Amino acid sequence: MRTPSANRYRDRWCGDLRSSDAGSEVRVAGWVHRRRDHGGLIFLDLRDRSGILQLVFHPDSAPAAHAAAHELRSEAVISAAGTIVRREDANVNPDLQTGEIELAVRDVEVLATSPTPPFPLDEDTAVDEVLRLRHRPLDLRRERMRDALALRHRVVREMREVLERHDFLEIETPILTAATPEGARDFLVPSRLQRGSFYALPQSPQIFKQLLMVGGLERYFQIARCFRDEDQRADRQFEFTQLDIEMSFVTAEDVIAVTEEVMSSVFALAGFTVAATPWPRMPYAEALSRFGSDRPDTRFGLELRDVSEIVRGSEFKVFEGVLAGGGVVRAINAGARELSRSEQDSLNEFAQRYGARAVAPIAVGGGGWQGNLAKFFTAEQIAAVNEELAAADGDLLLFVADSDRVAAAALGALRLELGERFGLIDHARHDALWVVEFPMFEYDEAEGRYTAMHHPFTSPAPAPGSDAVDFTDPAALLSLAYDLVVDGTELGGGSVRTHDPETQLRVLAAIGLSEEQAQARFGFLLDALRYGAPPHGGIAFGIDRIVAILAGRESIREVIAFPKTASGADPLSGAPTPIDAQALRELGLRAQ
RNA sequence: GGGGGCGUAGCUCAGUUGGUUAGAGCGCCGGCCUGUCACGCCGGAGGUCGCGGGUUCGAGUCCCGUCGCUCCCGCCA
Repeated sequence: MRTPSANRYRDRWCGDLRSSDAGSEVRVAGWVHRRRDHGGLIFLDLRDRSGILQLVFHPDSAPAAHAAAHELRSEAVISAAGTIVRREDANVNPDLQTGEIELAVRDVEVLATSPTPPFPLDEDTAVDEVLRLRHRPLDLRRERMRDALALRHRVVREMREVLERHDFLEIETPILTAATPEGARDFLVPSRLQRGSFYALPQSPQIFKQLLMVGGLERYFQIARCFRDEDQRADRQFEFTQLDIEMSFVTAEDVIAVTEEVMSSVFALAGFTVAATPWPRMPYAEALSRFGSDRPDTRFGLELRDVSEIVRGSEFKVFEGVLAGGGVVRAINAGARELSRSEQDSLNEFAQRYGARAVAPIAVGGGGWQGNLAKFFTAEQIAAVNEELAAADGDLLLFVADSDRVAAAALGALRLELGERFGLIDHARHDALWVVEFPMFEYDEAEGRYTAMHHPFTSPAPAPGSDAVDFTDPAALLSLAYDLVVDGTELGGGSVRTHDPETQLRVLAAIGLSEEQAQARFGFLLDALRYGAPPHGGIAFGIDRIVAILAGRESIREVIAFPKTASGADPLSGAPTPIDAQALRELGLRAQ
C-alpha cells in the first residue's frame, strides 16, 4: 500500500514496515489483534488493512504506555507512536511479514474500546454464517474477507484496464426500469406518482446496452448490479454484479476474442493457471451427450455414452419400455470400483433427485457381465456395450434409462458426484471452454410454448450455407450464443443480437407474441432497430462467481461484502422489513 | 413448491440403549510472569440443550409442530 499522508493518527501502515525502517520514528493506528502480557513486557499485535505489526511496551522506558497497554483488550482501536527497532535474531518471527522488526511504543492513544467479539477475529475458524452476517463489520476485519474483497477489487480494476485498451466506454443504465415479461421474476418498485404502476429492477441491462449500440456508442461496458427475484443458492443472490459488455459491427469471434483477453488477464492476476487462448469450443449438443451438462467440467473423464441402439431389443423390460417411449439409455464407465449395497442405494437416491427412476449398475467380469441383469442381454449386445464404454474386467458400468433430458441431467450429475467421491478432479488444473451452438428455443411444457433459451434478442443462426434464418422448425434452430465455462461453472454468456427488426419480430412470434404484443412489450427496442441498428453482440460475466472461483470459495456470499441469506434476509439490516400503513397509503398499496 | 442436513457455554464441538450435578478445546475474568508471537503457569465464572407441545417415573436424547440456517431439485430468458 502507498504510505498514508501523515496525520495525528498515523504516518505508516502496519504491514508495510520492514527492517529498512529500523531507527525511524513512526505512528501507526489500528485494531488490537492479540495481546501477550508478560507482566513486565507487553507484546501487542496491531492490525490495520495492510497487515500486522508487533508493538512492544516496556514498563521502564514508557510506564504510561505500558499501563495503558495492560488495560487494552482485543479489537480496541489505538494509535501508537515510537521507534521501529530491529529484533534480535532469536526473536525474529518468520511467519510475519513485519517479523524482523517491532515498534517500541513511547506513546499510545486509545481511540475506542470493544467488548469481547462474538466470534474470534484473529484466526480463520469456521463460524456460523448468520452470526458472521449479523456482525459483518467485525467479520470484514478477518483476513479471509479482507483478502476476498481486495481480490474482487483487483479483478474489477483489471477488467476496466483491459477494456480501456480496447476503447470501451463505461456507461450506466437505469436501476428503475420497466418490468420484463420474459425471464426471471422481477423485483418491483411501486410508483408514488403513478399509483398502481411499478418500476422493475433490471435483471440485466440487456435492452439498454443494445440501445447504446443503436445510439452509436460502439463499445460499452458496465459493472452492473442485476436483480432477480428467484430462489437463492450458493452461487445465486437476489442481487449480483456482472461485467456487462456490448460491441457494434462485430461477430461472435470479436466478442470472444476481446473477452478471452479480459478473462485471461483476470485469471493471470489471481495466479489462476488456465490454458492459453484461444480456448476450445464445444457445441451444446456435444456437451450434453458427453458430459450431461451445458457447463461441462472437463477436468476428468467418466464421460457419458449413449447405448440406446446397442441395447435395443434386449429382454430387459425397463430399458425396452423407456426406448419404446422415445427415451434413451446412457451409461458411464465408473472404472474399477465395487459398490456396497448402501453406496448403490445412495447413487439411486442421488439420480432420483434429477427425476431418474434408478441407476442400473453392472459389473464387468470374465469378458461379460456379472449379476442378474446380464441374462437379459445377448452376448453381442454385451460385447458392443463393453466396447462403447471401453470396459475392462473389474469395471463398474452405471446405466440410466429415461427421457433424453432426464438421462443427461441425472447421469451428468452422477458423473460430477463420482468425480468428487473418487477424487478424480485435479484441483490444481483449470479448464476454460466456450459452449457454442445453443438451441435458439426450448419448449416449455408448463406454458405450452417455445421460450428463448438465452433471451429473445439473441440472433438465431442462419441456415447452413445461407444468410437466411429458417423458422420452419423452431426446435431445430440454433442461436449465435456462447457461454464461458470454467471448471464446470458458467462464468458468463452472451450472443450476437438480432439487429434486423423483421427477424426480431419473427423470434418474438416464435415465442408466442403477436406483433401487437411484441410492440407493446418491446416496442422501444423494435422502434430503435428500425432506425439503423448496427450488427452488434456482447456478453455478461458474473463477477461474484469469478471472484469466488479465483478465491477458491464455495459460495459467492464469501466474496460479497453484505450478502443475504438463502431465505433472502439480511441479518445485519433486518431487511426485508414491514412498512407502516402511512407509507403504503402514499404508494397506493394495501398490506396483505 | 419439494427433498436432505444442521441447531448443546461467547466460538467450535462431544454427549453411549432415555437415567445422578450436561462436558472438552479455545475465548472471557482474576492472580503470577521482562522476549513473547496460538506466550506460559495457577484459579474462576459461564447453559431456556433454537422454541412450543407430547410420550415417560425420568427427555439434550423418542414423537408431533414450529422457527432459523444450509445444500440440492423445481425456478434462475
